[in-house]
Amino acid sequence: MSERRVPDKPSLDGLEARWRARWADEGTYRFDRTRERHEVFSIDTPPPTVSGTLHPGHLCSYTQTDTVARYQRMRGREVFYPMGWDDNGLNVERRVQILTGTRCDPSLPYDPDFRPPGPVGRRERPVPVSRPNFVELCGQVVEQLEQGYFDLWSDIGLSVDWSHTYRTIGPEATRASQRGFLRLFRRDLAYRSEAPTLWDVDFRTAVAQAELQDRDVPGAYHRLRFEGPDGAPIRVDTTRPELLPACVALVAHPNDERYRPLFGKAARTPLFGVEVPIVAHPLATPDKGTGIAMICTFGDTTDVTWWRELGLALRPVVQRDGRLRPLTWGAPGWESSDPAAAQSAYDELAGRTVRQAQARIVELLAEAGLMEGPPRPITHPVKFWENGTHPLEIVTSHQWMIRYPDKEVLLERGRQINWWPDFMRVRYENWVNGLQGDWNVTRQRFFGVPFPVWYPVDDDGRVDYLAPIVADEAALPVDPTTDPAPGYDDDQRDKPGGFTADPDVMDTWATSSLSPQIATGWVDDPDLFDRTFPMDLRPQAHDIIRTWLFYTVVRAHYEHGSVPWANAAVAGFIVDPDRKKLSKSAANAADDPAQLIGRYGADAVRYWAANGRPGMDVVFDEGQFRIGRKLAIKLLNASRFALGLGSTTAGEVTEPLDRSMLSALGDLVAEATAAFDRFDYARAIERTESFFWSFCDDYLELVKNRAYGADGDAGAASARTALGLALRTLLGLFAPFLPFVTEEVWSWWQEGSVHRSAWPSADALHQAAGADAAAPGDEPDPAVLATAAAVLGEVRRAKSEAKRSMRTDVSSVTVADTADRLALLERALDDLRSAGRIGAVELVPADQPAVVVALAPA
RNA sequence: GGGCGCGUAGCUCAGCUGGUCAGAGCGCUGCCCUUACAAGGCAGAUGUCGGGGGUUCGACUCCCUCCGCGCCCACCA
Repeated sequence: MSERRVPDKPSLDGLEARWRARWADEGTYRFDRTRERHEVFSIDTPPPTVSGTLHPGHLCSYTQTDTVARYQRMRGREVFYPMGWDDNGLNVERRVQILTGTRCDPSLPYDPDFRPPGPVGRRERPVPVSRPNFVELCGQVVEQLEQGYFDLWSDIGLSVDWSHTYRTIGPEATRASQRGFLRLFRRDLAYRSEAPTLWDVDFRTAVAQAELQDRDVPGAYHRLRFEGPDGAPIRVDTTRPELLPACVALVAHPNDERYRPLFGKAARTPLFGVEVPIVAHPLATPDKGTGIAMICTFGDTTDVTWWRELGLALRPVVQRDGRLRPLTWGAPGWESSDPAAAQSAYDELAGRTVRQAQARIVELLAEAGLMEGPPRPITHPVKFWENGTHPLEIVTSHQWMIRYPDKEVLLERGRQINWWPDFMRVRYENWVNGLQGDWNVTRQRFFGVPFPVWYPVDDDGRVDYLAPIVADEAALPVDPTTDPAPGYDDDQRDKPGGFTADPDVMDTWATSSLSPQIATGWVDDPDLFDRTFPMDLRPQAHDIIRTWLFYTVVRAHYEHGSVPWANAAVAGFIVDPDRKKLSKSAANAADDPAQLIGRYGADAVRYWAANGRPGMDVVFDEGQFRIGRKLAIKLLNASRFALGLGSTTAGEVTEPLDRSMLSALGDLVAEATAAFDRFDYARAIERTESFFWSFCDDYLELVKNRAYGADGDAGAASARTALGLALRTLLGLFAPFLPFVTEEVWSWWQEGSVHRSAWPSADALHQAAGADAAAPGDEPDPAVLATAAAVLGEVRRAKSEAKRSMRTDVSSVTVADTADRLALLERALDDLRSAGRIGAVELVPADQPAVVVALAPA
């Protein structure tokens, strides 16, 4: 309570390091796991993808969540605020390839002495290494990357409990993922499927519907001439002539008069002489191309639909590396009217990539006179994997699938969650309504959670992929490539009569969809789980509603028959001033988060983040950092001043001006509290900031002389108590946003941490303002301060317009206003006169308000 | 093509369930060494609230429609 602890020259410098260390030492944010579920507020923190580059977008969304965490903590909830690292999956694998200059080749044996060559450029060839070596490298790289995040999160002041961290590739996550998988498998909710699958030929892996992305790319229509049933040509436009050998039918709309006579008959493909049926299907669009399309296995997802619904033949030609496979024409399924000609044409294509094959087949068709006119260039949307560089192909393969619940069930779960802002729910519902097929959770990769599954090998060495052997739940985690299948010895691996491991890993979402279960100890810490699950809050960005959010809802529904959390707070993107999403590639040195914090201070950066409205995009604006820094400095100076006046929180507030200020402050607390309860941190800081500046400009000016004792002890005591209560309240209101500077000021005169102090109470402030005991007509009224401030503003304006110093004496002020407002002003008249250096104030009842200021002669 | 969001001072944005809502900050201009703060403080100017209809005594705020921007989704012939 001693003023001696208030520094003469308060500064923001070094606050981050000092308080970061103190909070760690004192365990300020440690989760007390003895608390019951209803006392806990648990947060399903987004585990950042450690492969990504740090950029200011990270600071923004995590800070927004942190303000909510800090608010809940001050409200008395025990906040469970863990942090995960998403180090599982293809992004990390790719990053590791680049950083270490290696490539996984599972056929190689483990080399304990392997040293990676280091970063490689685009054109250099990475060194092939064994799967265990590669996974080891992934672990090392991930650890370095995580350190960077830890430092950044600490610098920006996230109130995370660092004793609760997890990795999506770690043993807990692996156990949870494998257990979740086994339980779904036993309920027949996870199943093995052989089906057409979206396939990335670069990464040679399947991808799920949710990770598709349309991109506009150049292409061309090629008009091919098929031979119709009567010998007349049928012209078919296609952008993928290289798939002609995979053609299994021609299709037109059932109502298309041009083609109606042909339905049920057959056509013959050019070049390959394959007889294909002419079929009708409503998905065919009469005004696209010539109105009749060739169906190939498979050129796009529509082909898959047609193929399935029309029961067509299967003639796949694209293999998993994106090249056309070798074929023997004339063999069953590949009958041709001229097998030799088909073979010689096809031999020109086999082994080539689809791109190369397209160029060649166009030449062949042109030479044979089977193409009409030159290719007509167009730009069209093509499906890509969102991380991929080549268009997706569709191949038939074995995959693990998870069934979705009924759409109605999923929609109902969506309604059980509070969405902030509410319209984000629509995105979820749109996605649910557009779901197609089940969830493919299989990735043909190396660095990920393996399926706890093996397959029997029969005596002839054939693998029975439809009779999986699953692990015992008690044995998890398992790696089927190193652990033998239950009931087998490891020397039976890959032998006739033995077993073989499932070679694939789970989709990264199959793990992160269990983030609530992983973070709360579902498998490893049932006691913690009971105290924290279902969680209270999932904060995340809107672009992954269809993935992370949606999948998490699915998993919690299956595992626990509940929603995973009560609230979903969906954030926008960080965009640069041109409205483009702030991307890693566009980042420059000025955007380096650590440098930004160094330059402006963590509180300033947090100020910028907290001003981003929930769900709205946030513009990256260094101007906002400056304002935030200014606010933090103002808080230091105003606090020092208020404490220098003798602020205290014990005493009675009697003066009308002081009661008015406390009453307004009580209203502010009520408003900020309500805003935070709607997860609207932005409104809370906006209102608080606005109050604070007028508190400094007006109230402090009006009250300072009285606080010094100019008006006697009683007036001074009232002022000092009001100042103390206000300062403590404002520190509390700002604490979630500016944790460093508020903690610094708190430490000058209060015990403990502001971040463990009680959130300000509106009722207590109104009570201190004397709302309860007030005589009629003497109720505390915010308008007293407002009116006095308005007149003080007029006085300042008069001085400013006269180009005089603010210290200039004022001979007299005449205030004309309504009787009501004059009565308000009268209650603060002494303070007003003192602050404005006013000799006499005359109050004149009038209909038209006016203030006349007579300055003393210069 | 469908859905959602957004269009308010030069810039970034507040304006909740219609009646001091035409605002804040930045920027701009002017003034002031004022003993909390000169990398400050005080004050000032600026807008047909995207366009057009409609409901109403009254609309930035509700309805319709159009325009522009962004994001998500959609069957790539």
